[in-house]
Amino acid sequence: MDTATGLETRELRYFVAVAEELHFGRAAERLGMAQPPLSRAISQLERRVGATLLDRTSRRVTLTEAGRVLLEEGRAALEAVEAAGRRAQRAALAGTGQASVVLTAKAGASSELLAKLLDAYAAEPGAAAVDVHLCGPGEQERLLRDGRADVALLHRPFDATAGFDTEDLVTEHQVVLLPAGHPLSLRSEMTLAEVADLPGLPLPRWPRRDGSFPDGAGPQVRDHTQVLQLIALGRACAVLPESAAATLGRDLSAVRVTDAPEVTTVIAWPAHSRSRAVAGLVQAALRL
Amino acid sequence: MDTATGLETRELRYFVAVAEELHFGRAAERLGMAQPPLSRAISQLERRVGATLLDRTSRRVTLTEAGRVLLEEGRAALEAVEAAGRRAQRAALAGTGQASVVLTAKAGASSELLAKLLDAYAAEPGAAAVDVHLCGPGEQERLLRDGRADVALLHRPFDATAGFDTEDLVTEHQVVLLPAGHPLSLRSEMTLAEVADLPGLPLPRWPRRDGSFPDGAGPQVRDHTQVLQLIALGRACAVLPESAAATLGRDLSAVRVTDAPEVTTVIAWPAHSRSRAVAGLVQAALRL
DNA sequence: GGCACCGATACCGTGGGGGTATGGACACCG
DNA sequence: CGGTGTCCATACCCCCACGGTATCGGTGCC
Repeated sequence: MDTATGLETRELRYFVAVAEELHFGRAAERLGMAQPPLSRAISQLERRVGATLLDRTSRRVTLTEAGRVLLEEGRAALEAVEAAGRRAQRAALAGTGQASVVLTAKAGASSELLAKLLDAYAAEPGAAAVDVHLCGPGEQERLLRDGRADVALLHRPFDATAGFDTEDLVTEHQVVLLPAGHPLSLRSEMTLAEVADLPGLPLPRWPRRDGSFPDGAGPQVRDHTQVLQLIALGRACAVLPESAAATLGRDLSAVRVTDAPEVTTVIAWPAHSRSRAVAGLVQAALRL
Repeated sequence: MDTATGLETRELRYFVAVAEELHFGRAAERLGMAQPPLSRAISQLERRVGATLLDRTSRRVTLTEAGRVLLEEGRAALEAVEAAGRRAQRAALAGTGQASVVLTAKAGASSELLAKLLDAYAAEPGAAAVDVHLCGPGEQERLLRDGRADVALLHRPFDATAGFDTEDLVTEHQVVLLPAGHPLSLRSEMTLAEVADLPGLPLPRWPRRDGSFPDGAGPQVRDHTQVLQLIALGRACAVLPESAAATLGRDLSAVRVTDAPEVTTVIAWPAHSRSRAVAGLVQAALRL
């Protein structure tokens, strides 16, 4: 049972494609190859692992339990390999005066904290250049895992922090943002139930991990600024951390939501990271 | 810069070998191949990553910054790939009535808690078979990372928990174990400084990660039982968590050490684990 | 029963990974 | 300072295995 399997990433990539498509033909197309070699590669992989990964009839392909496990773990492993390559690539560029750390944050969130962090770190002796990568919700996790980023500002409980090392930075309440002049904007507090029932002001729909949107009435949004604009236009409302409302203009007002979960901004990095620059950023963040 | 590198695990294995040996000839031997193809494979890897990983003269091979990063990250990636294979393998065996979860613990530590945990989990409906893998200190981390284990009982602050999900189980003080009848065994407390100065009773030396032992006067030990026996023989003393002393026989006695750090026993598992059996074990542990 | 779909098998060509032989740089030694 | 030993790179070759095309065989559907 202590058999070292010695899988190749190519095999894993093939398997993940088939396991996701559940169809050899489509998977082969996606991989840019013909179907027969793919079939063979999968059977070879099965021999190597010593287990059937896919139950296949000529009509339907399904995952076995072992297959489900390998899909899950294989994806993680492939991301780790990608991460290794990319981080080495970037480490080389760092010597040439290019940016050496990539920090990722949700566009529009914690912007004040981010600005202070960058200032504080830049003031340190020996500070590396920091490349800021703003992105949509949920993307940071992937960037951190596959090596395109080194540090991230995440927001619990929205973002998954499993597998990362984290330090808590600030915890804040959430508020509902309303168009200025909305009758309820004079209230001092509201509940989530009241927010959900606001006539004519649906909550916007954020994309899921895979990019698709949940069903519902609200407008589809991908970005923080889109939300603010929609609220200003009187087409939506949104529940957000206080800090997101700190800089709101004259056309928005905020009301504290009492029963919304508190949001903690955390700084996160890959658990095994030994980078001096990342450590410096974390230190700077904790001193804020 | 968004170049998908697409490394193969073979290349990574080669690179890790060379980076560890810092010598192409020895690395080739270790890999069971000739030196020239290894040289070529490394240059190809360098082209793929787009960076020099090793500075080589005919006398000395050294790692570049990019090389150091790739060594670190590559090791983690290789372990992730191994883990994927092994866990899939075991998932297949699980269907055939063999053990489906592997739990690892330090030999001799938390044995009472471990027994209670196994009992509690086994009593649950639908409990899977649990394979217990006892091992030396520091080994569990590796077992969990490379897929030979699914859950571990770890002890903070001794074991590294970075990258795992954990739940705290119990926190305890540490005691010093002395041969029964030792003059100081009547004391109610001691300090670490006093323990270090006990004449004729040196602290044992535990192996480091790489298997080597630190310099010093104490006997070399690999195991909990070895320590207990040496103490009973009057050749050593040891600072251990209270629970390790709970079952001590007539030939040992324990004295509380006031300034030793508290030890927390935690249950840990890979962050991305979705296994039902692991979740059940964690639940059972939390209910103890 | 005919047909369309889809995965497995058979067979073939080529690229690349691995082998041996050798070159060339560098340190050490007499 | 030439000789020698060490060690990585290059040259050249071979063969396996990966990928391609053609085809078979099973399965569900009209």
